[in-house]
Amino acid sequence: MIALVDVNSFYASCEQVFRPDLWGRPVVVLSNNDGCVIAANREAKSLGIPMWKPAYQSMPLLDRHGVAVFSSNYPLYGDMSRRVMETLATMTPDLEVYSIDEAFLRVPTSETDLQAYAQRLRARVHQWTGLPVGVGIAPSKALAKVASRMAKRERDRSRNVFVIADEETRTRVLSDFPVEDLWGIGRRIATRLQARGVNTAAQFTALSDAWVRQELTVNGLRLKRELTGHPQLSLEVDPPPKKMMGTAKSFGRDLTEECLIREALAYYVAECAVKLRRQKFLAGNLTVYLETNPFREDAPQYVNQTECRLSVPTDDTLALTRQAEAALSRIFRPGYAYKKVGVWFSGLVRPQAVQQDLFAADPGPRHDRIMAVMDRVNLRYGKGSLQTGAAGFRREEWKLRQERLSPRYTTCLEEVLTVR
DNA sequence: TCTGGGGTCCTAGGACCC
DNA sequence: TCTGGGGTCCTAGGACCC
Repeated sequence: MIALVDVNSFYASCEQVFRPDLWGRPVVVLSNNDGCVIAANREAKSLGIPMWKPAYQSMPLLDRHGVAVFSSNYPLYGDMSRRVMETLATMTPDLEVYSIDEAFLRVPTSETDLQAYAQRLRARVHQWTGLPVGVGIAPSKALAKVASRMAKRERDRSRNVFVIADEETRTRVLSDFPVEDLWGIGRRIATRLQARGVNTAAQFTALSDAWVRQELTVNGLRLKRELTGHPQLSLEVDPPPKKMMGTAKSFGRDLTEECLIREALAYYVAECAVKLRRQKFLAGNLTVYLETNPFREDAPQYVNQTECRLSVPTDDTLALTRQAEAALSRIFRPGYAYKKVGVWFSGLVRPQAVQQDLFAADPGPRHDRIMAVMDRVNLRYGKGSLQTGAAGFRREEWKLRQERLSPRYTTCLEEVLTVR
């Protein structure tokens, strides 16, 4: 049996852990740039605050009900996530970390009382991290996802557990489960299914294999089999190596000046190159992406991206910045108000596997030691303490808005909670 | 004024191989 | 007039996930 454990309203719950004054009160968390409401705890949801809607539209409602509003604090959420996963690892032989707030795990065969096991999971995570989790248990991953949805419906907060272990439960649950809530069924496919009169998971599993394969590709077929209790997806205990990584962020305001966009890009390249070095990859390709604000109907729109192949894979911020700047000048067009720039590294390889370029006359100097020093300084004195000149000194002009940021309680010594 | 960021997988179609 | 069969690799675009 597979269990899916997920943290209830993860971001909002992280904010509450260190703020007892907010326990039982409505809390929401905003997306980057304080743009949209992206997480709300149960108290906030019951006020009818919409997710993924611009925050400014909900502000009157938030103010009226005294909702606590936070900017996203990813260092905090990332660290809390790690604690949850480490706790779960103590209770299962096989753990797949599926997302920042979810994990699939194999229920040990010695566990005969699944309800009791799930309750022990919840209790341990809560005791060790302060976070509330829900647990869904079923024979396949897709059914565990369904079960975890059912767990959320439990009125009694102290339960939040649902087990699909027998055929009767499986068919009963699926007959009442909205097809658009299935794992792998997004908005587009849901619309197509509903147009054919398929509204529940049970109706979906009754479709013919041929039709599902034709219309929804192999993914649809896999989902169908998973839902009928035939596991198709194994637990990914050792995650396959990453294929790409990137950094792309909206600016605090729309930018028309190429020089500022160039600085932001250099800053993102440096951030992403840190990720590259930390995870011990070299990048073989680099893509730069540029776009205007798609929500501005009064302004002309422009979106473009360009990829370049590096002659030799690298993790050198200086080399990557140079390539990224060249790529940007290929796609930058004056006269637009830009909202976002981003960089993606792909063709990731391990340093041992690098093939040298036979024809490159001069691969350029190696900056391994400079990079190591930069990383050490920034770790010790904070991100951005030491940066390249390309990243500029006008960050105020384009940096994210984060007006309601909570302290980094668990990852920054200056911001650790003080108890008297 | 204000609308997220970081990923993966699949398919179709073109270029190219023998 | 008539124009194969079996493949690989790459890219762009679409769909999905949290």
